Amino acid sequence: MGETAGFTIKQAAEQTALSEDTIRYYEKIGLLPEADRKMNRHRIYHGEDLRVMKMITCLKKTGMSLDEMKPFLGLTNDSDLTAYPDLQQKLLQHKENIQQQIDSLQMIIDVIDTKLTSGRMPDQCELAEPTKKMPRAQLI
Amino acid sequence: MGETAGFTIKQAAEQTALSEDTIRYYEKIGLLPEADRKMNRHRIYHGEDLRVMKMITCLKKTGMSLDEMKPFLGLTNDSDLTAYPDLQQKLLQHKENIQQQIDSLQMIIDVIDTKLTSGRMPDQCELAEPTKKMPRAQLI
DNA sequence: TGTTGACTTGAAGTCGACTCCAAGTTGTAT
DNA sequence: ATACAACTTGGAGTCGACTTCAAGTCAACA
Repeated sequence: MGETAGFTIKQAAEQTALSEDTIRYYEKIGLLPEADRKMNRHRIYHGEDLRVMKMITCLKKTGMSLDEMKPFLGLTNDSDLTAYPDLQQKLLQHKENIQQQIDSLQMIIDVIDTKLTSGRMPDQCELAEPTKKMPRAQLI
Repeated sequence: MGETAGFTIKQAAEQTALSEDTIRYYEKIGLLPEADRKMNRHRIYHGEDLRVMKMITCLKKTGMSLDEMKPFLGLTNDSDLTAYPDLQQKLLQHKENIQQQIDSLQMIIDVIDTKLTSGRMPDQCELAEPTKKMPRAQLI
């Protein structure tokens, strides 16, 4: 039972900013592979597992959905994306979605500013419906 | 039964870009007042009702939650906000939330760009967790 | 021996904002 | 008479990403 044997789910949770429940949930929905078990059926995690979890944590912060991030989880942090043109394309697309989101939010700011300064709220509020799934994040 | 008698829920839905179900739902949760009824118990709407619904449609597009928009629904489109300092303050706060959202999304763009151009995904992905409720909208 | 404490499981509950459904009523057209 | 459309109601279902719960297992410690 030395320190080299791996990490408990609690330790994994601490290191990855996920909760234990969330880790089990990710395993259940197939985002994480089935974890190795100790003799007592407790899950045990190794460095590679933590790397994937940290990648999830990071991609989640970029507003990517759990489904969308599945293809990326095989990559190491500094693996060369140009070797995977499809992933590169997906990431570029994700970036463009976010850029569109920024543009749209800027339009909203303009509408609000118009109301705040000129007192006028446009009759036809020329903004589109919110899309079903857009990233949400916040400054640290 | 002339054209001056008001609007059916279907007509209201058409004019406000809400669905009939949504209008009934808004009434149920108290976002809209209880509608007048015709003799046959059908809801009937007047100009003022449509104005409120359009205001909802507009505020929704700015990412405001149904709860948050309740205080604003008494205002006409061009009523002077400076007469209502609390509402002005709320709207300013809403705007600042959106601005923070933009800043945060810009950070995400930067992280993704770093990966796309230098191939490096930061170990510590220095972005905060998504907040529970942030606006989502899209360009028209 | 008994009681923690860490872990296990499957299932149910949460959030907001709808959306859909089935059954019923009313008014009009054929 | 009868079909049909438009509306009514209460209630259930949906979405994603968890969170919470109850009940069980297992090893270590007093």
